[in-house]
Formats: sequence, structure tokens, C-alpha cells
Amino acid sequence: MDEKYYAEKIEEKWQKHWRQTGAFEVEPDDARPSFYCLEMLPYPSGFLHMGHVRNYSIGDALSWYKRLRGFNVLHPIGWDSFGQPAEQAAIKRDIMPLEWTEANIAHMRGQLQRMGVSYDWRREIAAHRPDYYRWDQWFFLKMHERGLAYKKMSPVNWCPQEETVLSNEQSSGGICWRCGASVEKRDIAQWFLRITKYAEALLDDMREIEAGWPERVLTMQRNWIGRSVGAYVDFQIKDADANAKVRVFTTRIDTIYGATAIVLAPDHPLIAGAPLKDDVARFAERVRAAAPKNPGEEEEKEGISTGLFALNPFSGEQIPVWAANYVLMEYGTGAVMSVPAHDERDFEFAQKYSLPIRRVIERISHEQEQIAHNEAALDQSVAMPHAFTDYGILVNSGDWSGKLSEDAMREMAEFAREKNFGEAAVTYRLRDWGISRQRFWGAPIPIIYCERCGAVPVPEKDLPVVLPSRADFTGAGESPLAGVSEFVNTTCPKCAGAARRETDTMDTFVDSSWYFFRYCDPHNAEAPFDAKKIAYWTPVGQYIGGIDHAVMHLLYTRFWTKMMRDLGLVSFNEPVKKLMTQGMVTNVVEGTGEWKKMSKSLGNGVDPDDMIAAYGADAVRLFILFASPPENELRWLEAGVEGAVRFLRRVYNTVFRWRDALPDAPKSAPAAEELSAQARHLRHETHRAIARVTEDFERMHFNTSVAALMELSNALGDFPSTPETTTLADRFSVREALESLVLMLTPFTPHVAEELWEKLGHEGGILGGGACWPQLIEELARKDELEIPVQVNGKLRGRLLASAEASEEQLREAALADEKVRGWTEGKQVVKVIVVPKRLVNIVVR
RNA sequence: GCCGGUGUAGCCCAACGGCAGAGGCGCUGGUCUUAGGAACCAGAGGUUGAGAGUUCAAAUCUCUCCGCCGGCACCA
Repeated sequence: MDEKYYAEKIEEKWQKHWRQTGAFEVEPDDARPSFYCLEMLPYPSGFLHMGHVRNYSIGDALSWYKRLRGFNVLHPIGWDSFGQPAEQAAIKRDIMPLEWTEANIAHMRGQLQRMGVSYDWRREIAAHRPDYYRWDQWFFLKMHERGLAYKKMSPVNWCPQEETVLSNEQSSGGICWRCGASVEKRDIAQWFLRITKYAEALLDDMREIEAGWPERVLTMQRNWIGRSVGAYVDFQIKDADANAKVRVFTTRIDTIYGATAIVLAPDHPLIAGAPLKDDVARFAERVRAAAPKNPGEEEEKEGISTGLFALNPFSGEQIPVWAANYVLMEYGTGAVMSVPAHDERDFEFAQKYSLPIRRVIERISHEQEQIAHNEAALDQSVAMPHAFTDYGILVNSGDWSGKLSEDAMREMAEFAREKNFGEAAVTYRLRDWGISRQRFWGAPIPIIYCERCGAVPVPEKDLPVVLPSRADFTGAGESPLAGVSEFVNTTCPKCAGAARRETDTMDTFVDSSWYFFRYCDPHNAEAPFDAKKIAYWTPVGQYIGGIDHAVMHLLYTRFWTKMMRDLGLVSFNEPVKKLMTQGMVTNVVEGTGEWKKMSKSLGNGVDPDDMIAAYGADAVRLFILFASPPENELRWLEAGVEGAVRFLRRVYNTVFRWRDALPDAPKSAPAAEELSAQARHLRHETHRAIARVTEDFERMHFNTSVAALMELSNALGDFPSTPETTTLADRFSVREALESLVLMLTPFTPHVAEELWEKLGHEGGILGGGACWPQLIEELARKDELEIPVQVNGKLRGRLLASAEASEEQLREAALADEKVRGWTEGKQVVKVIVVPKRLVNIVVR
């Protein structure tokens, strides 16, 4: 053993040991409980950043802890290796996406290995390899069979100059990133997955994961799904045939007597038949061409009358049909009934275009706002200052007047259904998932277009549809894949005639929707995975990743699981039992003093390799876990890393100093009488630390675990005797403290823990030697003598020394008899004495 | 605007209704040193964002307000 702590040497040694012994390689084992610890797989950009290091440090700590607690731990990693940057590298630097991607993976794998993360590397997967993406294609075919994958027209960002499709990032600000031309929307046929079919289940099943997922992630998903309960109502178009109806969606059918217009989205199909259709078409064109609005900014409401009139099915009243920019074709039916008196947006619109305002809801409680109105007038345009949007009681609503909103909504929807002009309905903000990308570097969608047979799915036996190894990457024109004739030209699986392949590839969120199932059986050539292996490992016990994936990835993967369940592949509804969203890693931006997320553009990034080279992987990981709780922002402080090294050095020195004195210590615990007071105190500190660290691990409060380990280390430093003068019995307590400390450090700093464990006389490594988490002895963790604060009227006035077993009565007597306390109770009447055993006494006097 | 989170020492953060402080960073002083650094020892630092309520007792529970962070936002 070196006298000093040399991180680099120790880390190399143990990484080699782990590799050679396959320390983290696992297989299903029915005799042991499984634990699946998963971190979000990285995109192989080429370099690990601090956010990755934080993510994997958290996962690794938990994995080690669970192993030491006797779990069979699956801890895998892989690569989200399809996506745009590989194509951009091809355009810019003339390097093929495959080559670029594989080189990046090789480099990042090396970085992860130098971090010493305990992965089962045999299970590594990469989305861009045909043995992975063939199963993306297989799932697509299964969904296609069931009508869950379908094609429809949908807009893309289109650069008219380069005649190419752009991603949102490439068209930010409405301008093409390469040529600066203004970007247009263009409709093309694209593939969609029917996630909306699962909207209700995605909401309902949240019950199963509520306990293990952060509230805010579930809230974000709920907002995203946007369930809305209301009703459809059909309005007959006046002077047209009986089929000419406009269907609206409303959440407030109780306000229908206040409807003074129907408002359509500018691209609503009914406009084609309107008397003023040319004016409306010009208006719609202007709305479409309007500059893309800035987020957070509300556009001025604009509209135009269509010249049509509609009949209110409840009142029979005739109201005008308008088109306006604030009604969206994508939501509900693309048409609304405008009730200005009870909807802010309709109010604003009605005021601008002088539409009448009809008041039909009266407040029901004096706690609700009384809004000025003119009882005598039919139109409230002048009297009402703004809309009244609460529920209340119906007025001016024919036979329905006098009913409560809640009752009216239910009964009026039912009435509409009976009379066949509407029904109760639920709509969602959630749209189907568009997976088509007009790109090269993705999984090809396995469809063949035949002039005779139409769109034909590729037969399963012909999978995978493999990407060509080369293509021309210009960045302009159609997708590079479309230019590869040996890929595109094929024969129809049905009629064997000449046919063309689909050249769209899949969204990369497809790959990440099910990758963690593949880890369980990564080399299976017959199926995406084996059902028995899945049953042993999944669902995931703990998933760790950034909050940025709160909606898309985590919603898609929940959807995918439900789809797989319906295919009979898994037997549960939810793929992830517990989710932890880590905070971002920030650093000071030079010259501003502000803490911002590390990024290239701000120049405040810190290279993990540099830090590991300077301080060692153990110290970097320890600092990251110690500096703040995992969900919080982590402020990068190099002084903090230095502090971590200092701590490790202290522990190292303590082991070095004691190790020769320890082998002679008794193998089992000496009786308390044989130990000195200091040794008994040390045992107390040891077991207190075990209790705290264990509890904190269960809650993933790593920062406080580390603090407890530092306390234990301090207690060892305070131990008054030297190795030479300590009795054999006392040496037992030192060995116990050191071994506990080292074992509990393992999840944070596995390399140095292995090294110290070996120096404490254990062979074969921590896992190989069968070490396990230290066993808590509760009575040692308890303090036998306690200092009990005594309060008088809630103010601290004295302290008592009492045994932990002291009864309520004993504490009460002792408190009342205490001299200091009596100074405050003298001459007063004791009203009440509250005794909380082991904690405190409070005397209430008057 | 709506929803969620959060506010404790100069900073990161503990305290699961019971003494406001575990740990680290920084700062001040000391030991050591030619000096600095390192290491070790000691120490200072507070209206728990503000106000009200519940309670014997509130950082903790409830309400109102303020600040900050995040999500959604013409969603009918």
C-alpha cells in the first residue's frame, strides 16, 4: 500500500480488476431479487459532459448500494445513436454518419470506463445498428397491422430555396439555417402512431406511478394530454340542405343561449361553400403567412364574416358564422360557439367586431364577482366590463333558466343526444405521434409502394430494411435516402412488380421508447426480447435522467409499453416504477457572476476528462453527489472537488495508520465492559452512521449520506489512542468503524473503497469476496444518555441529563425540580406539563 | 393568466410538529513553516422571504402576499 492516496493508480487497478472478473455482469437468478437501475441513454455526440457524469454517478451509487444489499442488479448502458448531428457531420466534413457515430461511441465508452461506472458492458446496444432497429421496424409492422400506424397529410417546415424539409431547430425564427430564406409550411403525407387511442389510459395509469414519480412530471404530462370534458353541438346552416351543419365542441353547453356567433378556424372546410369565400380565403391566406408568433405573446384577434348563418338548436335563433385566427383547426372540431358574456376570448372578439353580448349565467354566491350589467337590455356590450366565466345559475335560457351550470351541462348534453344534434364528449390536446422524418440517419419505415397494390408492409421475414452504407449528403433537395437507387428500387412483396421503398425514417424517440427492454436480452435474433427475461428484470426499479424528457420521451415510452402489453409482450401497464429527475449542472459565466447551465456557447463548460485527470473519478463523483441533492441544480465548484479529495485522503491515511494493528483484534464483538468509553462511543458513532446512510439511500438523499460518512470519519480521527497503545478489544471498534466506512463509501467512490477494503485484509474484491452492506445494531445506534431540553412556555430554560428509558413521570419530576427551571416557575401556577420521552419537556405556567 | 416547485448563515445545503445547524465551501484567528501553500486546531456568522392562523410548541401544518425557477398558454 502506498503511503499516499494516488487516485489514478488505484482507479486503473480496479477498473482492470472489474473488467477481468466481469464484476458487473449479471443473469436472471430466481434465487435473488432483481433490481433494474436505468439511466437515460446518451446521444453519442462525441464527448461526455458534466450532466452525463451526474446522471451516471447517481445511477452507479444506487446500483452499488442495491448490490451490497443483496440484489441482483441490472445496470446497462447504450447509445441513442440515430439523429441529425451525424448527418450534419456528413454534410460539413464529408464523413459518413456510420463512421462518425462509431468513432464517437468508441471515445465516449472510454470516458465512461475511466469514470468507473459499473455497467454490464456485454449488454451495450446502439440504435443505429441493424440488429437493434430491425425491431423498431418489427414494432411498426405490428402497429400497422392493428391500425395503430397510419399515414396522413401533415405540415413540415419547408425551405423553398433548397427544396428541403427542415427540423424545428433548422428553421428557428422562420428562417432557413443554411440559406436564410423564409421557411414555409408544406403539407406532405407522413406516418403517425395512434397514441391518442391511449390518452385515457395514459392519464388513468398515473395512479400506479404517483408514489414513485415527481409530481411535476405527472403535471406536465397531464397538461400535455390536456383532457377536456364537454359536448359536441351541431348547428344547422341556414338556407342550406339538411346535411350542412357545423359541429362545435364546447365545455360550457350551459351558456349556449348566450351564443351570438359561430367562429370557424380559417382553414375550416365549411368555408369552401360560403358566400364570401373569396374574402375568407384571402383572410385565411394572410393568417397563414403571418410571421410566426413569439412564444408568450398573444396575437391580436382577427376575424371576418363568412356571410353564412347558423341556427342555435336550443333557441332556434339565427346567428352569424365568422372565421377567426384564434380558433385552431387542430383542436376540437375547428369550430366554436362564441359566448362573449362568459368567455374572455369571445368577449374580446365580440367587442372588436361589435357582436352582441348576451348574459345567460348569474352568479350564485356572494363570493363570486358581481359584474355590472343592464338588467333591462338584451345586449350587454356597453354595460359589461368583462366576461363572467364562473359556473352559476342559468338566466335568459328558456326552459333551462334557473338550473345550476353543473346540472345544465349534463342535462343539455343529454337533451342534444336525444334530439340527435349533439352529445357529451371528451377531447384531448394530445395529437397522434408523427414519426416520419425526411432524413437519412434513422430507422427506415418498412413500407413498399407499388402502383398496383398500394402501400404494402415489408414482410417480417425480410426485416431489417437496412440503410445503405453511402449516400450523397448535400443538405439540399430531398432526403439523401431518396437518392440511393439501390435502396429505393425494389419489388412489391405482393405482386413482385417493380416498386419503391418508403424513404422516410423514424423519429429517434421510437428507438428510446423501448431500448431498456432490449437490454434484458440484447442479442436475441428471434424476437425483440424473451418474455421470461423481461419478467425477471422489468419494470424498471429506478429511472434517472433529465427533466427535459418529462413529456415526450417519458410519455412515448409509457405509450409503447401499453402497446406491447396489448401485443401480449409484457404483463404490466407502466414501464418505470420510480423516476428521478436530476437537476442541471451550472457554472459561473465568466464576467457576469451568473450561474448558468454549462454549455459550449456560454463557454462555461467543464470537461469531465480534465477533472478526472486532476482529481480522480472518485473525487469528482463524490463531489457531484455531495454538493446538492440530485433533483437540485448543482453548482460546479472546483474548491468543492478539492474538498472531496481532502476527505478521501483523510480516510486513506486513517486506514494506512491502523491497518497493521487490526488483524489481531477479536473476530466477534467484545462485551461492552471490555471496551473503553471511547471505544463504546466509536461503536455508537459507527452504528448511527449506518442507520443514517441506509435511510438516506432509500430516499436517494446522497448529500446527507456523505455528510454522515464524513462525521464517522471525523469520529475516527477523534479516537484518542494510537494503534500501538490500543487494547485488542478496542481495536475491534476501530476495525468495525473503518470497515463500515469503507463499505458505505463504495457507492460513491468505488475505486478507493475497493483499494481500502483490500488493505483491511479482504481478498477478491468487494463483490467477489461477498462483502455486504454493514449490519445495523439498533441499540448501539441509540444514545444511552440523552440531553433533554426543558422549556417554560415554549422557551428553552434548562437541560436535563436522562437515560433513554426514563419514563414520562421521571422526566416531569426532574424538570420541575431543576434549579434553573424553578427560577422561571417560582411563584407561578403550573397549568400543564408536556413530556415527549427522549425529546423534551415543556412546562406551561400562568 | 393557469398549473407545479421553491425560499434556513456570505455560498451549497441539514433539520420527517419538539434545543434553528449535520456536512462541505468561503471567511477570521492559531499551531507548523524563512515565507506562502498544505495539514491540523479553534472561531465568528440568523427576524428560517413577509404577515396572519392552528398548537403547550411552527423552518415544518393552514391561509394571504412577495421573490425566484420550471411547465402550459387564444385548447373552446
